[in-house]
Amino acid sequence: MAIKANPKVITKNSAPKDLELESIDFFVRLMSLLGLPRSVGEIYGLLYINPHAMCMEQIVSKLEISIGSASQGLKTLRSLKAVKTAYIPGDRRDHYLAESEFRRLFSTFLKDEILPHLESAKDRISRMEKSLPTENDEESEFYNIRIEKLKRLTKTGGRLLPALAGLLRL
Amino acid sequence: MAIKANPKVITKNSAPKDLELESIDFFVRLMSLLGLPRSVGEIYGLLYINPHAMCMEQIVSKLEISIGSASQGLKTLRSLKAVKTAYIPGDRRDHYLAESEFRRLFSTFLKDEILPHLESAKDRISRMEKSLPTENDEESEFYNIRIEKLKRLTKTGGRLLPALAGLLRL
DNA sequence: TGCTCTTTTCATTTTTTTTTGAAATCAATG
DNA sequence: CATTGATTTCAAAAAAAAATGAAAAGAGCA
Repeated sequence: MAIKANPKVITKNSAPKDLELESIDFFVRLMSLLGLPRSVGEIYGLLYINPHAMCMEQIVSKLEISIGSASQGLKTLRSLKAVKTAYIPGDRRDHYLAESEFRRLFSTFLKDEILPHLESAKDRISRMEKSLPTENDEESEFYNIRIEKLKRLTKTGGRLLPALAGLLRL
Repeated sequence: MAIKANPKVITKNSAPKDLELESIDFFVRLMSLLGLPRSVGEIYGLLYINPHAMCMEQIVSKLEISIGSASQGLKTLRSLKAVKTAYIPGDRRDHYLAESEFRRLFSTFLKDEILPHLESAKDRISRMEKSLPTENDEESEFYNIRIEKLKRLTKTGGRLLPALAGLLRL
Protein backbone atom coordinates (compact mmCIF):
# COMPACT_ATOMS: atom_id res chain seq x y z
CA MET A 1 0.00 0.00 0.00
CA ALA A 2 1.25 3.45 -0.92
CA ILE A 3 2.31 5.90 1.74
CA LYS A 4 -0.54 8.18 2.71
CA ALA A 5 -0.27 11.64 1.27
CA ASN A 6 -0.53 13.26 4.65
CA PRO A 7 0.97 11.09 7.36
CA LYS A 8 0.22 12.58 10.72
CA VAL A 9 3.70 13.06 12.07
CA ILE A 10 2.68 15.56 14.69
CA THR A 11 -0.82 15.54 16.11
CA LYS A 12 -1.66 19.16 16.65
CA ASN A 13 -3.96 19.50 19.59
CA SER A 14 -7.04 21.54 18.98
CA ALA A 15 -8.79 23.97 21.29
CA PRO A 16 -10.46 22.61 24.44
CA LYS A 17 -13.90 21.30 23.60
CA ASP A 18 -15.85 23.86 25.64
CA LEU A 19 -13.92 26.82 24.29
CA GLU A 20 -14.49 25.49 20.82
CA LEU A 21 -18.21 25.07 21.33
CA GLU A 22 -18.58 28.54 22.79
CA SER A 23 -16.63 30.08 19.95
CA ILE A 24 -18.70 28.25 17.36
CA ASP A 25 -21.92 29.28 19.04
CA PHE A 26 -20.76 32.88 19.30
CA PHE A 27 -20.05 33.15 15.61
CA VAL A 28 -23.08 31.19 14.51
CA ARG A 29 -25.13 33.93 16.18
CA LEU A 30 -23.02 36.78 14.92
CA MET A 31 -23.06 35.53 11.35
CA SER A 32 -26.77 34.90 11.48
CA LEU A 33 -27.16 38.52 12.58
CA LEU A 34 -25.41 39.38 9.33
CA GLY A 35 -27.73 37.05 7.44
CA LEU A 36 -25.13 34.38 6.82
CA PRO A 37 -25.94 30.68 7.06
CA ARG A 38 -25.24 28.66 10.13
CA SER A 39 -22.50 26.62 8.49
CA VAL A 40 -20.47 29.76 7.77
CA GLY A 41 -20.62 30.72 11.43
CA GLU A 42 -19.66 27.23 12.50
CA ILE A 43 -16.62 27.14 10.29
CA TYR A 44 -15.43 30.58 11.28
CA GLY A 45 -16.01 29.88 14.98
CA LEU A 46 -14.01 26.68 14.74
CA LEU A 47 -11.10 28.34 12.95
CA TYR A 48 -11.20 31.42 15.16
CA ILE A 49 -10.41 29.55 18.36
CA ASN A 50 -7.93 27.09 16.87
CA PRO A 51 -4.25 27.94 16.98
CA HIS A 52 -3.41 25.70 14.04
CA ALA A 53 -4.55 25.85 10.46
CA MET A 54 -7.14 23.26 9.49
CA CYS A 55 -7.92 21.58 6.21
CA MET A 56 -11.40 21.04 4.87
CA GLU A 57 -11.50 17.42 5.86
CA GLN A 58 -10.81 18.34 9.49
CA ILE A 59 -13.51 20.97 9.40
CA VAL A 60 -15.98 18.50 7.94
CA SER A 61 -15.30 15.84 10.55
CA LYS A 62 -15.16 18.24 13.52
CA LEU A 63 -18.39 19.99 12.64
CA GLU A 64 -20.09 16.98 11.07
CA ILE A 65 -21.21 18.95 8.06
CA SER A 66 -21.13 17.84 4.44
CA ILE A 67 -18.19 18.57 2.20
CA GLY A 68 -20.52 20.65 0.08
CA SER A 69 -21.36 22.90 2.99
CA ALA A 70 -17.74 23.15 3.99
CA SER A 71 -16.59 24.05 0.51
CA GLN A 72 -19.38 26.56 0.05
CA GLY A 73 -18.86 28.03 3.51
CA LEU A 74 -15.13 28.44 2.99
CA LYS A 75 -15.84 30.12 -0.31
CA THR A 76 -18.08 32.63 1.46
CA LEU A 77 -15.48 33.22 4.14
CA ARG A 78 -12.77 33.70 1.56
CA SER A 79 -14.90 36.23 -0.29
CA LEU A 80 -15.42 38.07 3.00
CA LYS A 81 -11.66 37.93 3.60
CA ALA A 82 -12.45 36.22 6.86
CA VAL A 83 -9.97 33.37 6.39
CA LYS A 84 -6.35 33.08 5.35
CA THR A 85 -4.73 30.01 3.86
CA ALA A 86 -1.60 28.60 5.40
CA TYR A 87 1.03 26.62 3.59
CA ILE A 88 1.83 23.28 5.19
CA PRO A 89 4.95 21.63 3.75
CA GLY A 90 4.35 18.19 2.31
CA ASP A 91 0.61 18.53 2.26
CA ARG A 92 -1.26 19.44 -0.84
CA ARG A 93 -4.51 20.31 0.88
CA ASP A 94 -5.44 23.89 1.61
CA HIS A 95 -5.23 24.84 5.26
CA TYR A 96 -7.26 27.62 6.75
CA LEU A 97 -6.79 30.11 9.57
CA ALA A 98 -9.32 32.66 10.75
CA GLU A 99 -8.58 36.25 9.93
CA SER A 100 -8.99 37.63 13.42
CA GLU A 101 -9.16 41.28 12.37
CA PHE A 102 -12.87 41.82 12.56
CA ARG A 103 -12.46 45.18 10.98
CA ARG A 104 -11.55 43.62 7.68
CA LEU A 105 -14.37 41.13 7.92
CA PHE A 106 -16.95 43.80 8.64
CA SER A 107 -15.72 46.29 6.13
CA THR A 108 -15.79 43.68 3.39
CA PHE A 109 -19.28 42.77 4.49
CA LEU A 110 -20.42 46.38 4.44
CA LYS A 111 -18.86 46.95 1.06
CA ASP A 112 -20.35 43.82 -0.50
CA GLU A 113 -23.75 43.74 1.11
CA ILE A 114 -24.77 47.25 2.05
CA LEU A 115 -23.12 49.53 -0.49
CA PRO A 116 -24.90 48.00 -3.51
CA HIS A 117 -28.22 48.70 -1.83
CA LEU A 118 -27.24 52.31 -1.24
CA GLU A 119 -26.29 52.67 -4.88
CA SER A 120 -29.57 51.27 -6.12
CA ALA A 121 -31.41 53.45 -3.62
CA LYS A 122 -29.93 56.54 -5.24
CA ASP A 123 -31.18 55.49 -8.66
CA ARG A 124 -34.55 54.74 -7.26
CA ILE A 125 -34.84 58.12 -5.63
CA SER A 126 -34.09 59.95 -8.84
CA ARG A 127 -36.76 57.87 -10.56
CA MET A 128 -39.17 58.85 -7.83
CA GLU A 129 -38.40 62.52 -8.27
CA LYS A 130 -39.14 62.20 -11.97
CA SER A 131 -42.49 60.50 -11.46
CA LEU A 132 -43.54 63.13 -8.96
CA PRO A 133 -46.72 64.93 -10.08
CA THR A 134 -46.05 68.52 -11.09
CA GLU A 135 -49.09 70.14 -9.49
CA ASN A 136 -48.31 72.02 -6.36
CA ASP A 137 -51.07 70.90 -4.06
CA GLU A 138 -50.89 69.66 -0.51
CA GLU A 139 -50.27 66.07 -1.52
CA SER A 140 -47.41 66.89 -3.83
CA GLU A 141 -45.85 68.64 -0.92
CA PHE A 142 -46.26 65.47 1.14
CA TYR A 143 -44.54 63.34 -1.51
CA ASN A 144 -41.74 65.85 -1.73
CA ILE A 145 -41.11 65.67 1.96
CA ARG A 146 -41.16 61.90 1.94
CA ILE A 147 -38.70 61.69 -0.92
CA GLU A 148 -36.53 64.25 0.82
CA LYS A 149 -36.46 62.00 3.87
CA LEU A 150 -35.43 59.03 1.80
CA LYS A 151 -32.63 61.11 0.36
CA ARG A 152 -31.42 62.03 3.80
CA LEU A 153 -31.64 58.42 4.87
CA THR A 154 -29.46 57.19 2.04
CA LYS A 155 -27.07 60.09 2.47
CA THR A 156 -26.69 59.34 6.15
CA GLY A 157 -26.26 55.70 5.28
CA GLY A 158 -23.55 56.55 2.82
CA ARG A 159 -21.70 58.62 5.40
CA LEU A 160 -22.23 56.06 8.12
CA LEU A 161 -20.73 53.13 6.26
CA PRO A 162 -17.15 54.36 6.11
CA ALA A 163 -17.44 55.80 9.60
CA LEU A 164 -18.55 52.43 10.90
CA ALA A 165 -15.76 50.62 9.13
CA GLY A 166 -13.33 53.05 10.70
CA LEU A 167 -14.72 52.76 14.20
CA LEU A 168 -14.34 49.01 14.04
CA ARG A 169 -10.58 49.37 14.38
CA LEU A 170 -10.58 46.79 17.17
CA MET B 1 -80.24 46.29 3.09
CA ALA B 2 -78.47 47.94 5.99
CA ILE B 3 -76.22 50.90 5.52
CA LYS B 4 -72.60 49.87 5.10
CA ALA B 5 -70.47 50.40 8.18
CA ASN B 6 -68.01 52.51 6.30
CA PRO B 7 -69.71 54.40 3.51
CA LYS B 8 -67.09 56.05 1.35
CA VAL B 9 -68.16 59.64 1.53
CA ILE B 10 -64.84 60.99 0.38
CA THR B 11 -62.58 58.93 -1.81
CA LYS B 12 -59.09 59.75 -0.66
CA ASN B 13 -56.71 59.51 -3.55
CA SER B 14 -53.65 57.42 -2.91
CA ALA B 15 -50.12 58.00 -4.07
CA PRO B 16 -49.36 57.80 -7.81
CA LYS B 17 -48.85 54.18 -8.81
CA ASP B 18 -45.18 54.52 -9.75
CA LEU B 19 -44.25 56.38 -6.60
CA GLU B 20 -46.05 53.74 -4.62
CA LEU B 21 -44.29 50.90 -6.36
CA GLU B 22 -40.89 52.48 -5.88
CA SER B 23 -41.54 53.13 -2.22
CA ILE B 24 -42.70 49.57 -1.66
CA ASP B 25 -39.70 48.19 -3.48
CA PHE B 26 -37.36 50.45 -1.52
CA PHE B 27 -38.63 49.27 1.82
CA VAL B 28 -38.92 45.64 0.84
CA ARG B 29 -35.17 45.76 0.25
CA LEU B 30 -34.39 47.77 3.34
CA MET B 31 -36.45 45.54 5.60
CA SER B 32 -34.97 42.43 4.08
CA LEU B 33 -31.54 43.87 4.90
CA LEU B 34 -32.75 43.94 8.48
CA GLY B 35 -33.98 40.36 8.16
CA LEU B 36 -37.66 41.23 8.09
CA PRO B 37 -40.11 39.47 5.78
CA ARG B 38 -41.17 40.88 2.47
CA SER B 39 -44.72 41.57 3.61
CA VAL B 40 -43.48 43.88 6.36
CA GLY B 41 -41.52 45.90 3.84
CA GLU B 42 -44.48 46.05 1.48
CA ILE B 43 -46.81 47.35 4.13
CA TYR B 44 -44.40 49.94 5.41
CA GLY B 45 -43.52 51.08 1.89
CA LEU B 46 -47.19 51.49 1.06
CA LEU B 47 -47.94 53.47 4.19
CA TYR B 48 -44.77 55.53 3.91
CA ILE B 49 -45.71 57.15 0.62
CA ASN B 50 -49.40 57.56 1.33
CA PRO B 51 -50.63 60.84 2.75
CA HIS B 52 -53.75 59.27 4.25
CA ALA B 53 -54.11 56.62 6.91
CA MET B 54 -55.10 53.21 5.61
CA CYS B 55 -57.01 50.38 7.21
CA MET B 56 -56.04 46.76 7.00
CA GLU B 57 -58.57 45.95 4.34
CA GLN B 58 -57.10 48.63 2.07
CA ILE B 59 -53.62 47.30 2.66
CA VAL B 60 -54.74 43.78 1.87
CA SER B 61 -56.40 44.73 -1.37
CA LYS B 62 -53.68 47.13 -2.55
CA LEU B 63 -50.87 44.70 -1.89
CA GLU B 64 -52.84 41.55 -2.64
CA ILE B 65 -51.60 39.81 0.46
CA SER B 66 -53.62 37.71 2.86
CA ILE B 67 -55.28 39.19 5.92
CA GLY B 68 -53.04 36.97 8.01
CA SER B 69 -49.91 38.51 6.53
CA ALA B 70 -51.32 41.99 6.90
CA SER B 71 -52.25 41.46 10.53
CA GLN B 72 -48.93 39.85 11.34
CA GLY B 73 -46.98 42.47 9.42
CA LEU B 74 -48.77 45.33 11.16
CA LYS B 75 -48.06 43.68 14.47
CA THR B 76 -44.35 43.61 13.64
CA LEU B 77 -44.42 47.22 12.52
CA ARG B 78 -46.24 48.26 15.68
CA SER B 79 -43.68 46.49 17.82
CA LEU B 80 -40.95 48.34 15.92
CA LYS B 81 -42.83 51.58 16.48
CA ALA B 82 -42.81 52.01 12.72
CA VAL B 83 -46.50 52.79 12.40
CA LYS B 84 -48.95 55.06 14.17
CA THR B 85 -52.69 54.60 14.30
CA ALA B 86 -54.99 57.39 13.28
CA TYR B 87 -58.50 57.90 14.54
CA ILE B 88 -61.08 58.22 11.78
CA PRO B 89 -64.46 59.42 13.04
CA GLY B 90 -67.32 57.06 12.30
CA ASP B 91 -65.11 54.14 11.39
CA ARG B 92 -64.35 51.37 13.77
CA ARG B 93 -61.44 49.99 11.86
CA ASP B 94 -57.88 50.84 12.83
CA HIS B 95 -56.13 53.15 10.42
CA TYR B 96 -52.40 53.21 10.02
CA LEU B 97 -49.81 55.81 9.12
CA ALA B 98 -46.10 55.24 8.70
CA GLU B 99 -43.88 56.64 11.39
CA SER B 100 -41.51 58.51 9.15
CA GLU B 101 -38.84 59.10 11.78
CA PHE B 102 -36.40 56.41 10.79
CA ARG B 103 -34.42 57.08 13.90
CA ARG B 104 -37.14 55.64 16.05
CA LEU B 105 -37.57 52.65 13.78
CA PHE B 106 -33.86 51.88 13.77
CA SER B 107 -33.29 52.44 17.43
CA THR B 108 -36.14 50.12 18.32
CA PHE B 109 -34.69 47.60 15.94
CA LEU B 110 -31.24 47.90 17.46
CA LYS B 111 -32.61 47.64 20.96
CA ASP B 112 -34.76 44.61 20.20
CA GLU B 113 -32.54 42.68 17.85
CA ILE B 114 -28.95 43.55 18.55
CA LEU B 115 -28.75 44.37 22.25
CA PRO B 116 -29.91 40.93 23.40
CA HIS B 117 -27.10 39.37 21.40
CA LEU B 118 -24.57 41.67 23.03
CA GLU B 119 -25.87 40.71 26.45
CA SER B 120 -25.60 37.01 25.78
CA ALA B 121 -22.16 37.55 24.30
CA LYS B 122 -20.95 38.95 27.60
CA ASP B 123 -22.13 35.88 29.48
CA ARG B 124 -20.53 33.65 26.93
CA ILE B 125 -17.21 35.38 27.22
CA SER B 126 -17.10 34.96 30.99
CA ARG B 127 -17.85 31.28 30.51
CA MET B 128 -15.00 31.07 28.05
CA GLU B 129 -12.62 32.70 30.50
CA LYS B 130 -13.58 30.14 33.10
CA SER B 131 -13.02 27.17 30.83
CA LEU B 132 -9.62 28.46 29.79
CA PRO B 133 -6.86 25.96 30.63
CA THR B 134 -4.66 27.19 33.47
CA GLU B 135 -1.29 26.15 32.06
CA ASN B 136 0.74 28.96 30.71
CA ASP B 137 1.99 27.56 27.46
CA GLU B 138 1.96 29.07 24.01
CA GLU B 139 -1.51 27.87 23.20
CA SER B 140 -3.05 29.25 26.36
CA GLU B 141 -1.61 32.56 25.33
CA PHE B 142 -3.32 32.18 21.97
CA TYR B 143 -6.71 31.49 23.55
CA ASN B 144 -6.26 34.47 25.85
CA ILE B 145 -5.62 36.77 22.96
CA ARG B 146 -8.62 35.44 21.07
CA ILE B 147 -10.94 35.90 24.02
CA GLU B 148 -9.52 39.36 24.55
CA LYS B 149 -10.45 40.19 20.97
CA LEU B 150 -13.97 38.96 21.46
CA LYS B 151 -14.20 41.18 24.52
CA ARG B 152 -13.09 44.18 22.57
CA LEU B 153 -15.54 43.32 19.81
CA THR B 154 -18.51 43.22 22.14
CA LYS B 155 -17.33 46.31 23.98
CA THR B 156 -17.05 48.21 20.72
CA GLY B 157 -20.44 46.87 19.72
CA GLY B 158 -21.92 48.08 22.97
CA ARG B 159 -20.50 51.55 22.47
CA LEU B 160 -21.46 51.61 18.81
CA LEU B 161 -25.13 50.89 19.29
CA PRO B 162 -26.10 54.07 21.13
CA ALA B 163 -23.76 56.08 18.92
CA LEU B 164 -25.47 54.70 15.84
CA ALA B 165 -28.91 55.41 17.20
CA GLY B 166 -27.80 58.97 17.87
CA LEU B 167 -26.25 59.51 14.46
CA LEU B 168 -29.47 58.45 12.81
CA ARG B 169 -31.05 61.73 13.84
CA LEU B 170 -32.23 62.28 10.28
C1' DT C 1 0.51 11.39 -19.37
C1' DG C 2 -1.87 8.88 -16.05
C1' DC C 3 -2.87 8.40 -11.21
C1' DT C 4 -4.50 9.88 -6.89
C1' DC C 5 -6.08 13.00 -3.72
C1' DT C 6 -8.62 17.42 -3.11
C1' DT C 7 -12.04 20.67 -4.10
C1' DT C 8 -15.99 22.48 -6.48
C1' DT C 9 -20.39 22.14 -8.52
C1' DC C 10 -25.05 21.37 -8.63
C1' DA C 11 -29.41 18.59 -8.73
C1' DT C 12 -31.88 16.81 -5.02
C1' DT C 13 -33.43 16.64 -0.26
C1' DT C 14 -34.13 18.71 4.08
C1' DT C 15 -35.05 22.43 6.96
C1' DT C 16 -36.66 26.91 7.92
C1' DT C 17 -39.34 30.83 6.99
C1' DT C 18 -43.26 33.05 5.24
C1' DT C 19 -47.83 33.18 3.65
C1' DT C 20 -52.46 31.76 3.61
C1' DG C 21 -57.25 31.66 5.10
C1' DA C 22 -60.68 29.58 8.01
C1' DA C 23 -62.03 29.62 12.68
C1' DA C 24 -61.84 31.94 17.01
C1' DT C 25 -61.74 36.17 19.37
C1' DC C 26 -62.70 40.79 20.06
C1' DA C 27 -65.29 45.09 20.07
C1' DA C 28 -68.49 48.50 18.84
C1' DT C 29 -73.23 49.61 18.14
C1' DG C 30 -78.07 49.26 17.69
C1' DC D 1 -76.66 41.37 24.74
C1' DA D 2 -76.89 39.92 20.10
C1' DT D 3 -75.23 41.02 15.75
C1' DT D 4 -72.06 42.40 12.54
C1' DG D 5 -67.84 43.55 11.10
C1' DA D 6 -62.73 43.89 12.25
C1' DT D 7 -58.75 41.60 13.87
C1' DT D 8 -55.92 37.91 15.56
C1' DT D 9 -54.51 33.23 15.78
C1' DC D 10 -52.73 29.19 14.14
C1' DA D 11 -52.53 24.79 11.52
C1' DA D 12 -51.51 23.75 6.97
C1' DA D 13 -49.53 24.97 2.39
C1' DA D 14 -46.17 27.26 -0.25
C1' DA D 15 -41.91 29.34 -0.94
C1' DA D 16 -37.22 30.23 0.12
C1' DA D 17 -32.88 29.03 2.02
C1' DA D 18 -29.50 25.78 3.35
C1' DA D 19 -27.37 21.26 3.46
C1' DT D 20 -26.21 17.04 1.23
C1' DG D 21 -23.29 14.03 -1.50
C1' DA D 22 -22.26 12.04 -5.93
C1' DA D 23 -20.16 13.32 -10.06
C1' DA D 24 -17.13 16.49 -12.39
C1' DA D 25 -13.22 19.28 -12.38
C1' DG D 26 -8.77 20.56 -10.72
C1' DA D 27 -4.00 19.98 -9.29
C1' DG D 28 0.15 18.07 -7.97
C1' DC D 29 3.30 14.29 -8.49
C1' DA D 30 5.58 10.14 -10.44
